[in-house]
Amino acid sequence: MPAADELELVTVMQALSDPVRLTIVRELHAGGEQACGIIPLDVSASTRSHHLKILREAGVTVTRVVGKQRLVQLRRAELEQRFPGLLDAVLRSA
Amino acid sequence: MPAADELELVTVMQALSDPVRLTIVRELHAGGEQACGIIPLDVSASTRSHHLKILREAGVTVTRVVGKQRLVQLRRAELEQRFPGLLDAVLRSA
DNA sequence: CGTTTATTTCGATAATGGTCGAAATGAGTT
DNA sequence: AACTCATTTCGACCATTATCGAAATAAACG
Repeated sequence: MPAADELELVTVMQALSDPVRLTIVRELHAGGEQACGIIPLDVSASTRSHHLKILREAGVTVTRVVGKQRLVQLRRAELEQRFPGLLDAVLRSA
Repeated sequence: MPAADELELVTVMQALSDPVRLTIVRELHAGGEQACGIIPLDVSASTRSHHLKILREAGVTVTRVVGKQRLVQLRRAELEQRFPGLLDAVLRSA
């Protein structure tokens, strides 16, 4: 997971440029931290995992392990610090 | 060229998710309307044209023909109307 | 300890996308 | 009309990416 000051605009933009991942981001925005699996997506488990990895490695989300499941969350503060207004603009338009 | 209310978030995000295209957008922001060819880019003419097409078809830019050359411009107002704050956030971070 | 549950990793496949050079277009110029 | 200049289109190529199913991992639970 990249540090807050290591987030790259191109990488973040790429991460936010896919319909499945935009759904994930919207869902995390609406529902806060939640398990990977409960986000409603029309893709297989492995594809879901793939998209979550892209978001995580771009620095858009953080994952923590809690028992059997992994809770995913938006990195709101870091994103806002590094790219002010970007996430809000995307969420507002999504 | 898509109408202002037909702009799609995913398409616009994809258009803004490439280093060459981000350079173009930054350059158009800094220098206003200008000919395709004078934007400094380390790619061939055909690749340049390709990227400008992606931006145009996503609705990020408009092109008009003036004599031998084509002047490109950001669609600031339409983007702001449809995706408030998005372009500014990208430009601020770029 | 074997089983279930949640998620990831692997390997393969198919689609998309960036890049180029060569040829085409199209407006100005001579 | 021939020529130049700015840009686009075409065709090809290679890299990246989205997708899946199957196998691996890892924690909880019986």
